[in-house]
Amino acid sequence: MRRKDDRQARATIKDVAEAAGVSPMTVSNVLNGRHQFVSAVTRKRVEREIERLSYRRQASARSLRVAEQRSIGMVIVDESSHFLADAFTCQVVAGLANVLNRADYTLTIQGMPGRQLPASMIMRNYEVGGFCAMVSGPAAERAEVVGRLRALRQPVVVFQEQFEPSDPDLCTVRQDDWGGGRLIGDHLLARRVSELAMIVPRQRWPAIENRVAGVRDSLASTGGTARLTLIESASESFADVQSAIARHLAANPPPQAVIGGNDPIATAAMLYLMDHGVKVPDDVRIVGFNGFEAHRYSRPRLTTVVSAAYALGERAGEAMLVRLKEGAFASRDHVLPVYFEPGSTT
Amino acid sequence: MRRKDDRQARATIKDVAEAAGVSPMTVSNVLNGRHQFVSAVTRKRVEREIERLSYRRQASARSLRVAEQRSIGMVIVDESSHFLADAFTCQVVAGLANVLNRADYTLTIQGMPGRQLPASMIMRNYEVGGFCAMVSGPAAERAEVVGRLRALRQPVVVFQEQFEPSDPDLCTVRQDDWGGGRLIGDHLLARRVSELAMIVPRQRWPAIENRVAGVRDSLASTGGTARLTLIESASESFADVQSAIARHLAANPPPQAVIGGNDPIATAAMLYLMDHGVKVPDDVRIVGFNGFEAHRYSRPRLTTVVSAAYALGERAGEAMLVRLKEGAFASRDHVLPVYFEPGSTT
DNA sequence: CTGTTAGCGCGTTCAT
DNA sequence: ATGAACGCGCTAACAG
Repeated sequence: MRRKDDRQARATIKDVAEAAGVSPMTVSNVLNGRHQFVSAVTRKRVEREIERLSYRRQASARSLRVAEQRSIGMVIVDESSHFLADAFTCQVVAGLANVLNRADYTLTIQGMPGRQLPASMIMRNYEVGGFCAMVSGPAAERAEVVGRLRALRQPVVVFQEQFEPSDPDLCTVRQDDWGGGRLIGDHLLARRVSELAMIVPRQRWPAIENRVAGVRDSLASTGGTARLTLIESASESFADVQSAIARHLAANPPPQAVIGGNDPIATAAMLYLMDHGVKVPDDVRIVGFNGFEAHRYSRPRLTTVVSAAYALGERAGEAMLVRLKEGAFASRDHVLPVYFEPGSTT
Repeated sequence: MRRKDDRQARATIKDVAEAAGVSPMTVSNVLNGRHQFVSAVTRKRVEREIERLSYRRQASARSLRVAEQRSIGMVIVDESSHFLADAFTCQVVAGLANVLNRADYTLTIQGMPGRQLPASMIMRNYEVGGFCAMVSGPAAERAEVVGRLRALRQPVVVFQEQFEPSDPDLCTVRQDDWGGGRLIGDHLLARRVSELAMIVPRQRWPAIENRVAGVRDSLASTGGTARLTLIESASESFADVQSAIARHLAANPPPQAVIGGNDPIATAAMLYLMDHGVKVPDDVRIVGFNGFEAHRYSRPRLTTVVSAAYALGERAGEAMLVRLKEGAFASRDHVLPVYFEPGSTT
């Protein structure tokens, strides 16, 4: 049995205590910074032994004793196994992980299709203190995932969603997509654009809906001579977006501006147009959404709205830490600003 | 104290046992699939109570009892707080997480600058069964990080590195960068290119070195009329790459082909050339390395070598699981193939 | 097939 | 300022 060997190799509090000639309790006090209860000399002695024996605290034993899980679960629901393919999600995870780690919490990450959630270890076992979730898919499925997590009676923070604020232990963190839409509308109106088209995936996200609403409200607020047409794409994939815009152009006159529901959509549309002899931005102006470092590397450089994805992750982590410490979320809906970034496509 | 409430809400094995009128041990047997020891009827009864009471096993208690950590730590050492900004790393993490989750292991992720490693919870606490690491920075610092992890006397899998195989509990997983270099060399030679330049970051990675060596070997194997010049860039950033190539072109005749140490480098170089009236691929051919979905979105489409990053993560997970089960790594160095993907820049 | 006993490593409580 | 006893939830070993 391997455990025997491990025990030899791995020192426990008791081992440290014996080596330092004190009781285990004293070691525990040193470890937990209760300096009031330990004289400076014994403390030094204990610390030296901790160092010498390479003592590391066994997290599971402590967790069991104090009945507290010092880890947060990040659930990414995605049909694709490459659940971290999206740059937005990656930024969120990084921000979340950093905030949690700073508070001596750990981030346990798990990606899966929605139907696998009930079978996942993270749900079947009680091993994290709360959940953060980034969920894709149709609205009904997304709601079901959130419901399942909440059924665990643990705090849940969901990204890029909006709910009726009936559940006190459910918190949402999202960016100001509506405001981003307004910024885009205002920018295009200032350039005298009156015929706009926006390409959106058939399967609408709340974020996309808000972006559309923002553009609409911008146009409406200026008297309403400008018009926005929605172009539905079967999915966000390169091919689907290209065929969607091809279909649209076959039946309609070209718009003066095309807004992508996000950057990849905008880029796919732009490439289609350019490949068909349309000049950008002279003939058609293009705007994206959710930009990252990536557009530095494309020509022409896409005008876009930059997401504070990393900050979203940070905010979620802070909200969760407050919930865990205070017993309740301080705020149950967080909305972070976005920034307009002009490129050379408008 | 909150624990009291939690206890009411969260059922333990004992609660389930009492509700089902059996002993805790029987419940444990049901939970662990020891069906031989439990009759079908009591099993059904127990399962019903588990369901009814929404019982979830307390991972820390089990972990303590069986002296086994069912989690693997993924350490990403990066100076930037956006440690998941790199698409390659994200793919690796996704593959790793999926393999581990399938085996009922959890992935604990933590990104940090190298100097923070010793202070991190994941190191100070004993809470994961092993480590996977993706480390950036100068060679000496990378080696130090790996050394620190290994000093914990736990199994370590490192990505994209190569070591002398002296340590039996250290395993490397990397892609065939040398082979990728060869593919690039062969491709360019077939197009009669004889003056090549390769842009590499000053701070060399083993992966980059191998790519260079592969190109060199390809050129050498054909008689050696073709020449490869290295261009050193201060970093991989857009700006540094652009100034590196500008400096080079000021003092040398333009090469017939430029190979980027990776895709962003190649793209930055390509954009510089195109912005200065150079035709790609007519005047200069361009090749990248480590391509992902992203190049679908750039024009002209970059010729590149596609990395099996997701597969690297999977392989690392499999290696770690074998190590944990069998007590030793089956193989201590894994090399995965790469694929040549022709674009329109060659 | 099922129950009993004991103890994993840690921290709290109470005693000294 | 330090120590002893106890128990967190779970399962290995053994008894029945």
